[in-house]
Amino acid sequence: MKFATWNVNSLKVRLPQLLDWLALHAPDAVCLQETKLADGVFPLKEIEAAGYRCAISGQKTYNGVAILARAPLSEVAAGIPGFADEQKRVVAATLDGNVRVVCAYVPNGQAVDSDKYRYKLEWLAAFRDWLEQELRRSPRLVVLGDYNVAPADEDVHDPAAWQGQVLCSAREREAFRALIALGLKDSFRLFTQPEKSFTWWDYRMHAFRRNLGLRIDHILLSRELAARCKTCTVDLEPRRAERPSDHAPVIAEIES
DNA sequence: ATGGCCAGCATCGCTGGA
Repeated sequence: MKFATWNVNSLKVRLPQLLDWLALHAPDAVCLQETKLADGVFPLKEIEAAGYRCAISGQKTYNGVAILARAPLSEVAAGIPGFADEQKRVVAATLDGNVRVVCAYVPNGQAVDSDKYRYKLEWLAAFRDWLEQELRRSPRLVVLGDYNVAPADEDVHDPAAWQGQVLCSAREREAFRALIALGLKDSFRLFTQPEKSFTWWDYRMHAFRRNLGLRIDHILLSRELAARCKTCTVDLEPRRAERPSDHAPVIAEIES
């Protein structure tokens, strides 16, 4: 089974690239973030025509998440239970009655000590508590998304420049480690990887060409799935396209 | 020289992203 996550930064703009990418890679499931579309205008027909069912939780202009899967999706749920949030950042579904899939778009946080940063930390705490329950219910759990956290200095092109900044601050990394402490594995780090592997590059400064990036998009696996994970890679090709998203997809393959 | 980009809004300048 092939699972992927991709922050598309507007599904309206990126739909043609997504359809090409689905045809090329044929993932069993892909989680999208920043669709920026209300559910009523989600391109359901086009995606279904490509062979995918959808679980969506969207809003106009901001945020918005979706799970696309070849197999039937059941027990679809949006948001973090008990955490009141206008922002559409989470959708979960059970794939083929077998694997629980959580798609998340973690808040950016804007700047350390801002209101948005405090919201990010509260959000991550609620997310952790909910995932603890999900794990108890579903030992086969995969949590994919844009975490907006670079877990370690090796995930940052210039750790000195980013030291203490949003996406790299100690409290954000601590919140990420709290997810790992639930028994989730960062699938990318199960394997030897090229140095300077990133998933996001600023649109400015020719950052992609110079590989000035961060690794902030992750696929976390429960122990049971991690034991069967065969590969995890970043697909750089879509970032090279005309009018790319600023994020690249991450793909994990798990023995079924 | 501390900027440079991009998407959406209901636009011609702002917010938000990361």
